Amino acid sequence: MSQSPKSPTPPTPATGPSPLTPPPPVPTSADVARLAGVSRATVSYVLNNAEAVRISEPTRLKVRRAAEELGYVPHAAARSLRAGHTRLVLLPTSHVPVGPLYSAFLNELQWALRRLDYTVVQYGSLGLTGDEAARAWAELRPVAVISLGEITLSAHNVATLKRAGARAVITMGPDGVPGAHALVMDQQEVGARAAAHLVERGRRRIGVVVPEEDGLELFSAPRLAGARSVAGADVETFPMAYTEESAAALAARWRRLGRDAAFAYNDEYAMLLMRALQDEGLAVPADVAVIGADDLLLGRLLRPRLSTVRLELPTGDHLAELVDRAVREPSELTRRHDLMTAVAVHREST
Amino acid sequence: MSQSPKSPTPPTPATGPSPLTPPPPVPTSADVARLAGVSRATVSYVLNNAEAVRISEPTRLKVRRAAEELGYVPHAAARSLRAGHTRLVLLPTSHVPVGPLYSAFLNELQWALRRLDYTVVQYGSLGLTGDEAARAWAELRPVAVISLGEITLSAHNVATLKRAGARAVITMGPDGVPGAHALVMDQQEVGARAAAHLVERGRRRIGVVVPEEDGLELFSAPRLAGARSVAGADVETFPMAYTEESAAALAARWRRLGRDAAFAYNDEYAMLLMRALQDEGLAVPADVAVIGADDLLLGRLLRPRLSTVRLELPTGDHLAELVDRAVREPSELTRRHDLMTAVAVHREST
DNA sequence: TTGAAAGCGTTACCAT
DNA sequence: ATGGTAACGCTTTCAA
Repeated sequence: MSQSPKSPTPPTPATGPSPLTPPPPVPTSADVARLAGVSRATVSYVLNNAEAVRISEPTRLKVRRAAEELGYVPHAAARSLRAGHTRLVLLPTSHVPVGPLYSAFLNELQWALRRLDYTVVQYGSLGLTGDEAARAWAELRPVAVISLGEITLSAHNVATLKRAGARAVITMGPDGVPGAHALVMDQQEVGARAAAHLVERGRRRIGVVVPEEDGLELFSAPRLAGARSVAGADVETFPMAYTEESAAALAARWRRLGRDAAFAYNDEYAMLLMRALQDEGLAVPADVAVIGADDLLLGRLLRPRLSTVRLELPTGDHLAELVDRAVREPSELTRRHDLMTAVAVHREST
Repeated sequence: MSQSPKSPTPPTPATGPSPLTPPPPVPTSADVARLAGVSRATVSYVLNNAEAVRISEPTRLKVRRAAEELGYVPHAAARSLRAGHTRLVLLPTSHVPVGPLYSAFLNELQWALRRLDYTVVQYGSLGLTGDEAARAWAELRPVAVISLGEITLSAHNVATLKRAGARAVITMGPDGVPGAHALVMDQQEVGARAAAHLVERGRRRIGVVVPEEDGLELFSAPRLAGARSVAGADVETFPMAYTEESAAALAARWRRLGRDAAFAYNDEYAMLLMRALQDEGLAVPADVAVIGADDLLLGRLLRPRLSTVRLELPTGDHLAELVDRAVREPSELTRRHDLMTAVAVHREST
């Protein structure tokens, strides 16, 4: 411990909190062992409640007390390095304002997975390409990846993840990715239900309102495609930003567009548009029917009450169980699973 | 390169895919080294673009090609174990439907941190106690924790995290936690602005609408306290759930409550209540003034347009920079930082 | 310019 | 019943 006179950061023992950030040592299981007067193995046994070996009660107590005193917390990285695998479930998110349904669903899912003893981690992946994202995720060696559609995964990306040890890669969306467990939460269904509802009520010339905002295409595109797929529906698309101005601009030219109905990406856009149309002097639903999607509570506050398409998401527990099964028996879940249904809710705006 | 488009065919013996889930080996840097005919050290140098050492271009190419072919992705845990520290920033979330502002803010923050070369991970912590959460987070050895208030951290919890190597623990909320870097995003300010706005406009008997839902107390309680703190405000609280029924029930007894103004937890609750009051035959703002918070776009769609309190959140870049500074120089940022301001926005409902 | 070896914190096997 | 030891994958001196 001799101190060099030239060293700019002298390892001086006597100085208190040095200005030059002396990184305080993190207690390890070896420290606990030393303090408790036992071996590291014993510490491990005690702290992990190992059944295979019998440790005397006094020893257990000593170890526990030492760990407590040191504030010892095991090092997850070291543990999983040794174990050769993790219990990490990666949940890529892009934080698109995707609504309370989705939030509630994510919550449920996290809880359910945690109950199954997985560590759930959300990885913000906004703006990453599939390749970048797959690499970044793979570095963490997750046992499962649940990609809810914010990122489009290629077959190659899925392969990367699997090679990195992921036992289950679950994608949502209409198209199953080769190698992944496709979990069909088909947004097309939403558009199809909306358009069908409108057609049933005698509206055929449907204007589909598509968000101008980035990051929503993955939801809006299939919804649009679904609307297009409905027989008898004459669909035209209109981009609109999530602002009053954009809505007003679209409403101002609505009469000239010759559309007798509007299907907006979701209820928020629908509300915005409906208000703008009304301010423009058009009667809803007489002049133009308006339907949204997601069944937001706030949509019922406008007059007329907003018709919508409600999504029946799978329960978090259901999906969690599916994930767990896929992890334990990867070959099992290669087929597609349909989990989402959509149903049009008629209120007053259609 | 006459390679089949199929799998790279690992040097497995003759056994095909066994039914008993043989975990396929994850390629390591040793595998890359072997394939490239170099040492593991060289692989590390090449793949990390080590400046200190000069590797010949042909060698670099060989290594890169081998890594590519094997689909090698470094093992983050092993790397940080060796390094003795991580670049992991933990962002506990509870997924309360906290609004688009917040989502946008989180997005910004993630981006900014990623630009600073941190790995940002959200850890769903809904329903965990402070102790459980702190332990779980500490296991991941994050270099920083940004707790946005969903979990109340005790001084002991902060100590746990710091002992586990966290160089910065940032909490938001009015009360700084000892040992943490307090980042004051004081929700009290919101309530104070709302109440002051109402008092200014001659309303003193303010009914504060508090959500019945769990998990929102951490936001609603300080907002209420802020309203109480305003001189001249006579505050009474009314719990309300986020349903039309609950709003209608509250509205039905509103006349008897003798309140000439309502301040709702946020714009969503305010919209719900305002509609219910109107349906009950009360005039807004003549009979009762209504103000919300968060300045949601949808609040402008009702008539009268909803007055609100707008939050000026710090930019993600700003907070990210603060975190980075705290990480690099932990002693620096022990003082409180005020980052949030609130301002009442008068529209038509007050 | 490249290779050999040590060591990060854990746990599982094998001795005692 | 407990302790020594090897190994997980990676980076980084040090030596050739």
